[in-house]
Amino acid sequence: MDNNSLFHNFVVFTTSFHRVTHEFTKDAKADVISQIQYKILEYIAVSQPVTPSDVNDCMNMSMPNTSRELKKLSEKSLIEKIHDKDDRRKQYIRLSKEGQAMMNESFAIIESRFLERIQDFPKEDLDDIEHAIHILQTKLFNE
Amino acid sequence: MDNNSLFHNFVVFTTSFHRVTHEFTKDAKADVISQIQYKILEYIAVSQPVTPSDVNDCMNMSMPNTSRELKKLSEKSLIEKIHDKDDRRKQYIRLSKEGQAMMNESFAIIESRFLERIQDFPKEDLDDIEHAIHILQTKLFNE
DNA sequence: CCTCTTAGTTATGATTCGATAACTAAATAG
DNA sequence: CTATTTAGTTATCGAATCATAACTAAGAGG
Repeated sequence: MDNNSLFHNFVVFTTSFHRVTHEFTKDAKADVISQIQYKILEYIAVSQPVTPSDVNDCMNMSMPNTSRELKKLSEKSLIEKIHDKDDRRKQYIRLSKEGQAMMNESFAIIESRFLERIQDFPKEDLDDIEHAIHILQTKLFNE
Repeated sequence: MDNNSLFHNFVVFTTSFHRVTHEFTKDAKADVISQIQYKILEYIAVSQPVTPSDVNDCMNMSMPNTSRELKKLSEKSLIEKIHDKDDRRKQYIRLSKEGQAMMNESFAIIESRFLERIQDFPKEDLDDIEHAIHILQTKLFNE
């Protein structure tokens, strides 16, 4: 197989991946937040604590817009901002108790759909899948 | 490894996947279309011909909004609508020549970035990656 | 026929989001 | 001590998007 067909497979894979993860995450978001806000919370949940600049880079937004969205999340008491003691320009963001609870609910829905999908898989398929994820993670997606 | 840690790895994988594919697709979109319009064209490109209802389901939009976006794309001559002969309520959507050309350009940018990323990988890593994609595609993402 | 359902359209008002400019406050470098 | 850089905020405007209601037009069932 040459690199062009590898790319082609990657594109097909990408499409399937989006379709399936979309299936998993459909309606898992609480109604009180927007799609972007959910994405930000998801990122914070996985990577906390993060700085506004981190969110900014990762979400590919401009700082003013990041700041505004974080402010909205803060006003909804879903996140907490803590100023750095050493560099008082910086701040660290974490999920609040409510924010954590909300994301736990979302993750629980997603997890149950994921587990439902793999529930009848034989052990060796699960091992293959785990190994495949590990390979892509370390070889293609590492920094 | 139990299924819960498999799910956890899957979530981490999902995050990395989004980060990297975003890196690939960044600025690959032509300026004359919006982000959503690009997503719709991408979907049509991979799955054509599609119906407005297909787009609707896949993009998770409401029919009125789907209809409007498709109309915009049609006005920009990027897609073509063909009415079904048997059921004249239905219509099939394809990329027009211009639409196809535009998407080819985008895909070329994405492909070059993909190839750049894997260019120095040893052959056995590429084989591993290909195999991993194949495994996930057939075992986890099949219909 | 008449009714119901399906497929899609048009119109509209409310939000959300993105881009940009102008700003504060703190750290750092010369 | 001043100049510059870094981190983040506020304000504003236009464009994009969403949600809803009301609609047309065609097929399907009885």
